[in-house]
Amino acid sequence: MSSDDLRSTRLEKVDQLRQLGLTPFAYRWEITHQAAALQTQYADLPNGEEVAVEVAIAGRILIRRVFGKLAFFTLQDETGTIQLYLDKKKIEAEMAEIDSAAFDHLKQLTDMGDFLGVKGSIKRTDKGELSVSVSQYAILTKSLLPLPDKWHGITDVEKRYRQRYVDLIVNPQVRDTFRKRALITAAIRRYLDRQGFIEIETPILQSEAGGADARPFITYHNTLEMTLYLRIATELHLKRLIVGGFEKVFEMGRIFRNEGVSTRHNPEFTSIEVYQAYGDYNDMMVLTEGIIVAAAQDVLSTLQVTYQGEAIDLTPPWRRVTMHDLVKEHTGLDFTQFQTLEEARAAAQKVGVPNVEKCQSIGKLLSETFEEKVETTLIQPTFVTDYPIEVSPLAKPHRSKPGLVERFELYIVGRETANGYSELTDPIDQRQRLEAQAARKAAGDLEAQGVDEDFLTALEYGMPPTMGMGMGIDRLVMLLCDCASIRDAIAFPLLKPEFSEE
RNA sequence: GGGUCGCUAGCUCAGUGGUAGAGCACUCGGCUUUUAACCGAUCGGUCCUGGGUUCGAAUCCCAGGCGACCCA
Repeated sequence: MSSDDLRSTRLEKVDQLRQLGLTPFAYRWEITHQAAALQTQYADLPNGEEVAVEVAIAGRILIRRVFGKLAFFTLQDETGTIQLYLDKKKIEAEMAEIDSAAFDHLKQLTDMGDFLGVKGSIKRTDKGELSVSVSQYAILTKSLLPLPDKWHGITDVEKRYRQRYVDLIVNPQVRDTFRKRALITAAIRRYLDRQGFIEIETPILQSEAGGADARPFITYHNTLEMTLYLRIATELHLKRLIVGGFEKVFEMGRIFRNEGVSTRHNPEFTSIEVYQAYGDYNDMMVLTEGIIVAAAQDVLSTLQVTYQGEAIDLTPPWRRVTMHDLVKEHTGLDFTQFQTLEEARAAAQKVGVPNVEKCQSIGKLLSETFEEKVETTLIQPTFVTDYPIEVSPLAKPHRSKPGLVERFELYIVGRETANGYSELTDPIDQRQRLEAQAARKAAGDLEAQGVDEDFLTALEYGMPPTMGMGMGIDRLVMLLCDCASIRDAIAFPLLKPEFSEE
């Protein structure tokens, strides 16, 4: 039968329900229990035994097994599933005043996908399935569209992402991922709250995007007649709050970057940025460990994680190693020895780094070599430290290593998961670095941003020594929920419309 | 941006040039202990879109759309 036919069959049932004086779209159902709790509570009930309690539950019909005068439905609520034991005799006796043909109507007018409210006792069937032995039921919502195949479910990833609601109905592990995601963000907020941090929301609409190297989304305010950008980072505003006297602030929220999509990139994603006065990047590495450990413990109750078959040990402290040492370890190249850019280029090219001529500084070459040769090998959590100043315009110069900044990036399973530094607090140095970025922008670099004058003004009022860190929440969720693609960690990932206009 | 693969019934899939198929779902009939219930019968198609080759295209060719994976 075609999809339209299936739908009209169900619409006819809606009419029939109305003619019977029943509502196909009910208002409420008093619930006393949920499926998972009942399964736990009566785990030891022997086969064939019934308990004379009255429970009321509600949920969606996932599977119907209907016999002549007996039926078994599998009902799913938020917590799980439980079987309904539907006995014609019992139901017709209990519902005589409401609907004398209640059992026949159950058979004829309910479908997979409908929401049902039931009252009844608890019984484990002879075959061992815990069930609600139903005395009364009501159709709470008539579903008009058929659910996917009860055995295969929905597997087409495109359909799963486009119709996530169907995916959630039939694939329990998907619901589990988003439940865990909520636990992760709650655990992080709780951890920071206990440390005395406060969360402050900063603007998403900005007249000047900043705080990262990325192309922003552009939008427009009609009555102000101005172009606005969606934020690409929360950094510059959170630092203004440190200037203003807050000592521990963070924001977890959506960031927008106008870039391609991949298994690791969605144009909108969730980041957390954390800033604390009077600490440096060494302190921030400890805090970063604490945040991730808190999330892992809360959601998994262990620090031993398996990601795509790979065993990851999140037990701190994590390895800390400089970018120079890592590059030396993996390529034999000691970038501290290079005197000229040409020398460094030749050496990098020799070990197989592509596009060396595009790198305009030794520092850039170092980070390019790192990305090319080292990054994907960092499976266990590793803090890579002491980055070249050229690629870190907002970080404080290293207190003892010229040309470097006090910065770390955290790598897990070969992916950048967090990025932190001793924040640059010298407004004069900061202006020079932002102006260098602005020059790149003027030269046509679409990912470079202009100078945020107000941010510099704030710095001139004085920002205390500060440590800062940003982390991709989606990537953390991927790690802790074993998602192969970022789209499995985002409920509604960005997709093109199925049919393009033309 | 490049490469590879995919798109056929509501869902899961088969069909590689000759009448578009199966299972599940749906509809009808039977059935009081099922677990993808079972048995019988029916119903169900923009084969992603457009063009081309051919007597004939789901199938071959070209272009496009959407998606997945890999690479940049």
